[in-house]
Amino acid sequence: MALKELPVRTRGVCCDLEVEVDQVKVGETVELLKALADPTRLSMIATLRRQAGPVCVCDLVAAFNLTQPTISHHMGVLKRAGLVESDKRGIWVYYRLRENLPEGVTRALQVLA
Amino acid sequence: MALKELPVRTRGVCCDLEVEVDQVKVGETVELLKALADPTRLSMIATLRRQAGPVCVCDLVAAFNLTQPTISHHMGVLKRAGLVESDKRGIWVYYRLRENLPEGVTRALQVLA
DNA sequence: CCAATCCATCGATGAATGTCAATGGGTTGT
DNA sequence: ACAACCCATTGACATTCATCGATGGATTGG
Repeated sequence: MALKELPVRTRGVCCDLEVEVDQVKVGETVELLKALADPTRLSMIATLRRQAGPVCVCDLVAAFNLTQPTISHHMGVLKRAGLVESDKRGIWVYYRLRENLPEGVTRALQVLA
Repeated sequence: MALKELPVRTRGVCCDLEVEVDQVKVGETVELLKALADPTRLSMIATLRRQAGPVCVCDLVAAFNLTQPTISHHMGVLKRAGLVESDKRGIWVYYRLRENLPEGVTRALQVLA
């Protein structure tokens, strides 16, 4: 039984557990996770990954059932998180997945097939 | 120049981009990401990983500068996301990291050292 | 048995966020 | 030049969420 391995404690006494975690890295990682932790944005990332090429904003607006400002908002979030890059070509703006993404990101995207 | 590779478009015409992404998997992944996308919870997970053993709730309350209900809330979120398990021993509840976590999760945790 | 300890749940509150309509700047075919 | 098109930004609104205080159940030392 795993229960036997649990330590015996004294009431009112907590062991001095220390949180030895780099809060700067935690903050950076959380920003990345928050950018991905939205159904629309995760689908966008998965779509960009699948396309393997630049995708126009107007196409995203057509593909997702959302208004153009909302799409722009989401792409802005992904861009600020360093997940995508964009190029402007005339009146069109093309987004693409950034290369050399953190391994945890690409690993998570593989799950989405 | 990468710009030359951008496709030429016609105004008012969007290519029919399809979002061929499994929305069920997207939902599941988003739930996992949302559970991790919080500084406190991510630090908790990193702490549990570092401890490599069961950690009592009262210790977490002492370590993090948060009230006991807030700690309980966060652990509940992590538990519902399938990231941690808990055992009750007398009046104490011990949490531990679940084994066989998704590879993307462990990979992301390695970054936190 | 009783009081103290540990923990989860509930209700409330302030902050963050996803969404849309409206607006404006930039670009280009006509 | 002008109108049409594409896109980002702004403001507003509803929802979600992190946090806390209060409460109650469960357990156990005295």
